[in-house]
Amino acid sequence: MIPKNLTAASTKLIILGILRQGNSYGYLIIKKIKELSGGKMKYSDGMLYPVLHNLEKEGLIQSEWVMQDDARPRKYYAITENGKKELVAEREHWVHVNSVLEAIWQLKPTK
Amino acid sequence: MIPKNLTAASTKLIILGILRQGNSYGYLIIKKIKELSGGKMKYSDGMLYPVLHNLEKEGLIQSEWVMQDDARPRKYYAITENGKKELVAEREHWVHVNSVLEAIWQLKPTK
DNA sequence: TCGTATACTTTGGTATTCTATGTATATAGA
DNA sequence: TCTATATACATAGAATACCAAAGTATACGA
Repeated sequence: MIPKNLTAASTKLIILGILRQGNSYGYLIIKKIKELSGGKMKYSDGMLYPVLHNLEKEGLIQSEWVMQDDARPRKYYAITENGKKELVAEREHWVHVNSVLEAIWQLKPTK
Repeated sequence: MIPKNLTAASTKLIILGILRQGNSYGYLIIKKIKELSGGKMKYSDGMLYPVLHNLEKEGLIQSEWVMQDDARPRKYYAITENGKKELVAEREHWVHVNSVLEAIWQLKPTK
């Protein structure tokens, strides 16, 4: 299992990335992440929903209740323009840190 | 500047990675990270030293005071066998999360 | 009717983070 | 001589983030 701090650091990026592809709702996002990561990243609902609320408060995503005929309503989230910008910026940060790590891993151990 | 949570999530990996290359001490590690990241990642000393203490408590690194002729003593850190194993494991986690993000970024936005 | 899957919410204790502050020394430059 | 800057390490405690746990609600299959 992926450690918590790494999960936490990638949450925003993952949610915004998924919503960039199309609107979705909490429960489905959790399943999507589990699927994409081959089961190695698992978000509990108690972990994900507060993050969604927070992203909405920041104006990066927008929610809308959608009624279902045969089930309870779902709260669909959509990425906003600001959210898209934020995604680009955060992605750059991630890629940068990744390249620093790659550089370190290239270093030969001196012995 | 790289956000804090991302910095935090990569700290362990970065420190262990640098020490794998050869022994070093706090002050130099801070400078090394700044250099490797082109100035985008900056650790304050107050941020780094507690992490070093913590890694030592976990047995991933080992410290030794080294006297200097013309300056104050330095506390050199070396990576332990456990530290090397941990580095490999953590690296796998990072690479895995990175691949999940890459997969998400590949997705075409449906519109 | 019981278990499971779906679906969202919130509280509050715990853990983590990191700012601010302190200690100490050497050297360059004004 | 005084000051600033670089070197070098340490820690208290305030602030923040995290997330497990518990709660609410509905549908459906066994």
